[in-house]
Amino acid sequence: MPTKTYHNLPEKKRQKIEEAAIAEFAANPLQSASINSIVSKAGIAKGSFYQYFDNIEDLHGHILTIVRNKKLEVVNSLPLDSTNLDTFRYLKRVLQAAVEFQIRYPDLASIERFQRLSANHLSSVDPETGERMSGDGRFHAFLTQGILHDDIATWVDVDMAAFMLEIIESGIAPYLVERIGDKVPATASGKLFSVLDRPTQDLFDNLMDILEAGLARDPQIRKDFYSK
Amino acid sequence: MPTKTYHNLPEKKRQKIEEAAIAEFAANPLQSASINSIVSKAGIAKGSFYQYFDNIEDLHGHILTIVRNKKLEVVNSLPLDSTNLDTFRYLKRVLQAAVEFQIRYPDLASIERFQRLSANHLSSVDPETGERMSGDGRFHAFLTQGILHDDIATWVDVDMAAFMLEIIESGIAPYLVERIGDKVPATASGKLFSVLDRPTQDLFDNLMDILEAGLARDPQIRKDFYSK
DNA sequence: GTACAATATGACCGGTCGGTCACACCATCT
DNA sequence: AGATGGTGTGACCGACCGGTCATATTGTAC
Repeated sequence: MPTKTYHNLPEKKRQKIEEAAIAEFAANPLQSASINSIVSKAGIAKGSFYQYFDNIEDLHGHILTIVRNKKLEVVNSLPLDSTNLDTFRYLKRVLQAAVEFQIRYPDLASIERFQRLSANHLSSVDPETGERMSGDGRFHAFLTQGILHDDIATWVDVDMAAFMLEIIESGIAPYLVERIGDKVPATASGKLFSVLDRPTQDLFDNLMDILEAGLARDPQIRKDFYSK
Repeated sequence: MPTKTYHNLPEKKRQKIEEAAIAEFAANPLQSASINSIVSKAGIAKGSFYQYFDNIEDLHGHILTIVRNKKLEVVNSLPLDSTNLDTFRYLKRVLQAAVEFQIRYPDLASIERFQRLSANHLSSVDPETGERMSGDGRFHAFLTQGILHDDIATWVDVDMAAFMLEIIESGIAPYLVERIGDKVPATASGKLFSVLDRPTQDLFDNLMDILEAGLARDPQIRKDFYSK
């Protein structure tokens, strides 16, 4: 954890340090990130660094909380078309957030990806329930709920499917953004969700259809297509 | 490329060097791998290293070809139950190979994963056909063929689905192996494909079912389950 | 044996690394 | 004015890095 001294710093200075750290951690995994590079980018003395942080892991942990908060912010900034989302609309929302995050904060997304790679505890067993839990458990809960609501096929292995969704979530965002190309929406730093153009939306829907067809108890996809 | 001197080395010595390099590259991405560590592990002098390789990238490239060859070897060692595999049996074979590779050569699998992460050209446009191509194009060809054979739904975006299969292939193997736990089959270094036990096979089939349901034009999965 | 080329070696070089520390600076007190 | 304590600083340390090179060792031909 950063020291009290760090939290007392004027906002401007703190931001400059965090910007430098984010740039460094986005370009290099923690293992090969350099303190010297960060302090020179941030315009502070090396000694100051050690007044703010124990070491580079300490700073990295601090940056990770920023990443998580920003991601949460993006998720919550998405428009809610209904207070009670059905299962697959909720999944779409989560994946949309991943794409949006990749567009708005590519550096933070890169840091997140490095972190996911180095964290090699792929899944763990919950000490309370004795249940397997992949990653942060979001998708696990999503699938369990989906089965209860008769939206997800009962034969689906929840933990494996959750793991699959997780790696799709983290892997597909950079791909979609690359395919969108330089047609990044001009919303800039606006608070609103980026308005993706038609072809991008179609591509995204295509992914959703594959996932829904694969997981749903009663997928609507092919019916729609074959009746057309 | 390694020098002629390196290829003239006695097999024993070359193997020891490659073992040391594989251990280093499996534990560290190329960026933070250390020549000093490798030479001391291999028991050779630093000067000798530079008689064999231009630099660490040279050695890393050499190890990568070993990785590719070993993987190919694993793919070809899988039993062929029919000379003409249908679409989804072929996909299963590819994913089985990834699991088998992870079990037999975990270090090589780790090197492969590092490489995939650092290669950030997610997809490229084929200069000849003008077509998008993800990764090595295996899955791209697989899906195209599948559509021609009426096995894959026509509305599936081939390139995106190929990319999805690729990240699933590279991500799911460590997960499945971890879930298998320490029940690694005792086939040791035998040439035969590891005989996975029933629960593992079931888990694997579950994944295949999700993928088939998601991609197939006329998925059989739910019919089977609902008729039971 | 001698001569010559190929190969093996590790001390050494300039740099960068993470981390330390004596000292300078400065606001707030008496 | 002087004293105190929080904050900023960069020269400096030992360790390690990739890479070089003069020298030693070995293999081969005569």
